[in-house]
Amino acid sequence: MITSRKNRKQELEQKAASLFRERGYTATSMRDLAQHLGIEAASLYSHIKSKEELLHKTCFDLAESLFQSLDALNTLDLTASDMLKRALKNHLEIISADSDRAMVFLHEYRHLSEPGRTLFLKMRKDYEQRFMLIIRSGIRNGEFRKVDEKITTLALLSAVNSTPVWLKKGKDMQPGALADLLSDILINGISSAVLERT
Amino acid sequence: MITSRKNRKQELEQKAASLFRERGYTATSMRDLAQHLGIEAASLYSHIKSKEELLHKTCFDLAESLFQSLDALNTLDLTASDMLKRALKNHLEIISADSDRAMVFLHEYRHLSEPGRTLFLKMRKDYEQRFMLIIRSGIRNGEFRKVDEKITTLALLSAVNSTPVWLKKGKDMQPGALADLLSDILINGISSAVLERT
DNA sequence: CCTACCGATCGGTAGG
DNA sequence: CCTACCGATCGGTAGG
Repeated sequence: MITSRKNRKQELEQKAASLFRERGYTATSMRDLAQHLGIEAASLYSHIKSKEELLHKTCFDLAESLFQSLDALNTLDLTASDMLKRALKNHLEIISADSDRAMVFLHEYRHLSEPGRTLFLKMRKDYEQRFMLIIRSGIRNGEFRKVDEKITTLALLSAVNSTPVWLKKGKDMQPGALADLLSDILINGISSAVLERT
Repeated sequence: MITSRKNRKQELEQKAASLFRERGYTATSMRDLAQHLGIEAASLYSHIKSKEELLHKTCFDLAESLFQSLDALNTLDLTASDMLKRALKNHLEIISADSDRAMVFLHEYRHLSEPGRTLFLKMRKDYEQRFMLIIRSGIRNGEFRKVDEKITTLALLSAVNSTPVWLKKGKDMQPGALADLLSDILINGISSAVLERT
């Protein structure tokens, strides 16, 4: 049956992401993966071509999701501040929805062989650039102070991308609420002082 | 000669950190490492007991440096804001001074075998806790708003710890200046608006 | 620091 | 999805 084949392959990809996240891509053997699925290692190859195919698919599927959610915001006419909040919320929702895949995307991509690895890094840079442009527009229209665009962007994304590490599954807060909280800290800071600003 | 032996071992540790950072611990073979040093793989074992010893030493040496720099601040009587800035600056200086080791400390520790891994995680948690207490004291004495202590701490440390990834060696800015910049963004935010705060 | 070598494990294939 | 198997490579040791 077509559906059962699809489900089996999805199950395989999900379990692979889980193991790649937990032990790292290199330290996960195809025998580990097969054992977790209750089959022999050789049987994996009736579903996939290679171990790297699993890594490749995870990395590029997630990249596509992130770009699509960002594209969807382009039609909206928002302030830089609101745009940043929305982009952040989308980003956080995507990486929270499947944190195993997100962690593989974030940390295991470097085991991609060429030319995949270079392409991946190019896409990631483009994505960061899109965030940077939001911050830049906010600085230009006066919403934001003249902070360093690059450093602010990368610091922000790093903080957001680390949430799967310290956010317990199910517990803690919803991605939307967490995005609001992180946006608030970034935009307003943690100081209670009322400052004179330009 | 004692000194040349010491130098050789340090060279070995340095090169190992560099390779572990670049390819990951698991994907780095002892033959890779030996080749970069111009010797045979078997010869490595006259300097070290095992591959993991290299990982272990890197992780725990760096942890000790971080704790020591934090302890040195305890004798000072500072506001929470200044304490946070100082702690951040020390942290950033340590991880910037040897970014290869820092990246191994940050991302490869999970390949430590037990009980090392558990001990390491306990130390890291203690360290994060120390930062959290600084933020908490700032909230209690009114310097900071009532932000979520845990999330603020982890977001901050994640941002800081990601700097070796995007900070080009030699180029860009000094760790001290970068620490000031990140502290400023965290404490004051990026908004240009003058807000009423409590 | 070297040569010679070990058992274990790796990703993957052949053929059913 | 299985049995049977392959060449390559792994961390590490013996003995010098």
